Amino acid sequence: MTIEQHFANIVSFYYANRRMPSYQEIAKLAQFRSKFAALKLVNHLIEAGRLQKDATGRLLPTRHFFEIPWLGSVVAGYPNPAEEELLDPISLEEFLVKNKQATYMLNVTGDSMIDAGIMPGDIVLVERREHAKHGEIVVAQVDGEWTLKRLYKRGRKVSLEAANKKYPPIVPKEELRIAAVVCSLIRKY
Amino acid sequence: MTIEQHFANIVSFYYANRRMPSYQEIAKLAQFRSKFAALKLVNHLIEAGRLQKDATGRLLPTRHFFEIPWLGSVVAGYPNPAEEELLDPISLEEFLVKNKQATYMLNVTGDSMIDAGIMPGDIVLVERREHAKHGEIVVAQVDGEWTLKRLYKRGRKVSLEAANKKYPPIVPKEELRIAAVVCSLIRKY
DNA sequence: TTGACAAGTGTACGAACGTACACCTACTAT
DNA sequence: ATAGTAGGTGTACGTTCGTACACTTGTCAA
Repeated sequence: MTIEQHFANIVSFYYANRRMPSYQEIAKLAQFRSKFAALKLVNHLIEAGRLQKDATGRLLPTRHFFEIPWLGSVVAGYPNPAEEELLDPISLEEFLVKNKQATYMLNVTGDSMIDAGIMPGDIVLVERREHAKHGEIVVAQVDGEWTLKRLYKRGRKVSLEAANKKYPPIVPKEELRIAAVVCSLIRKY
Repeated sequence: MTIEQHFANIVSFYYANRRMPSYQEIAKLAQFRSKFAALKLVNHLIEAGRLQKDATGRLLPTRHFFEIPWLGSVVAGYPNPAEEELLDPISLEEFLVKNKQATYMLNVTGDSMIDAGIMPGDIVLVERREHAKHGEIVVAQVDGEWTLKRLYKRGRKVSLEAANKKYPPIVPKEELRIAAVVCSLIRKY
């Protein structure tokens, strides 16, 4: 078995068991009869930056465990995954969620933001925040009603603009309460 | 300290250390002087379904560790996060990636799919696959060039259609090689 | 006031952990 | 042929793990 396969087995174990294997378990995965052989294997993987240990000697997963290969752009040509990746691979969770405590998912219904590429059925990740900048897409309550719109702020003038010609801009009469700011969009096919 | 805070501390530990704490460490987090108090706390959390143990007695993270609260839909009104969540919370990774081995990220450039809500700068998660169904969005090589288009299949007729009136459908003269199928879309603001 | 009960303390114990060392193969280069 | 070396085996050791039990403390209802 190659070292690649050993590493793949460790990653698989982590996904199946939601924890890192012990040296005993690594030995089993690699079909060694001795823990020490597993320890040497692990040390090689650590030197290669593919595994990590914490201060107490426990094994930790590295970014290689979570990341999805990032291949570059489509029109630039579809690169061969066997080649070196063009961009750093990345963990989805880390990539999309900055402030976990304040982040929520929200279904989008309605076509009011369709020209901004937000379609009915999409999911937005929003961060709870009461203040937003000009141009950000916000979840807001205007005169008692909740909507998803782009915030326009020009001096004292504040309005919420849909990205769809069918809907006119909303200028709040009484109150404009911003509940959250859209920080990313997800769509499943 | 409430049990909520204890649980939050354990989740924080998991995020900071990429592993579950030992009972000793839980005792420290909860400011107990005895491991046994931590064990009792953990048992309560296990009964509540917030923690798990595997066959070897090790603690495991549950779905509560990964999930992002899902609040429902925007136009239906913005629900109060303090209330019960409307939909099951979910882990992004689990939600978006089915087949981890074959999944890659790809940057989108160009506006050829803009009417399908795929804008330049977006990222698509694609699954490597050579066969696609009618209507799926595919990464394909037609006559030597890579593109992102919607696949049209009607009997023997096969073509690639852009979602933008500026671009005419592409009917492959020689070969149509499908490299991957788009399974989800991500956009960061 | 008293009794019941939940919650935290301190100590103990076997099992499993990470680590170390001597030994034993194969293979490689000289 | 032979010496060196990388990789696997078996055993050993101190530490930490999860678990258990008896004890103390604080709280609340009767």
